[in-house]
Amino acid sequence: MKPTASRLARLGRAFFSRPAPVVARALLGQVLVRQDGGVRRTARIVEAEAYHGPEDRASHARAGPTPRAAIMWGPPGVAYVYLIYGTSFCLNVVTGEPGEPSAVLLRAAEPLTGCLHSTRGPGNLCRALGVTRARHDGLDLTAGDELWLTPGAGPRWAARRWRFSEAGSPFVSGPRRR
DNA sequence: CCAAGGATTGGC
DNA sequence: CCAATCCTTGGA
Repeated sequence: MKPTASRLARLGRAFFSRPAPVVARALLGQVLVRQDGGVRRTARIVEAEAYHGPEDRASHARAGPTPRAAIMWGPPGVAYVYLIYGTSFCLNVVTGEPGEPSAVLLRAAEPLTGCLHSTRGPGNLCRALGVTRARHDGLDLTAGDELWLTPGAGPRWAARRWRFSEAGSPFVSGPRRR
């Protein structure tokens, strides 16, 4: 086998089977890879937010395993993609043990290669990498050749509640700074 | 069936 | 500040 990038290590089941806040922080600096036909689009995660358990009032899991959110109760490492406000997709990775509803929302990234758009904000990140609900919801990110995560350089991080971000990154979402 | 509202974004 | 735009949910 040729040592192409697609053969490099990718984050596996064990990485995602931890509590969502732990995974959210650990995802900072990791590289999201979207193989789009012959084109590879990559971005380094600088902001991620945990949605942890049925008691998390901000989580889609708060209403129980509805048709849309039931995937959060499933195995870790699976993508949960949904449309918000009719305009933007949000990409999450399911975390924790099966039966525990939790996931991490990828909120912002540093564009590396092939990005089509700004990667600042969850909807923009999906647009930049060509991530859609129709194509990616339910995909196992620990297998397959379309969407996965590879190890990257860990950053200094900052936290606000269950939202983690790279300290000082200009790609983090929220009110624009300079 | 229908009404309400959302893990956002960008324009005014 | 606020509308876009459509899917999901919950109640009649």
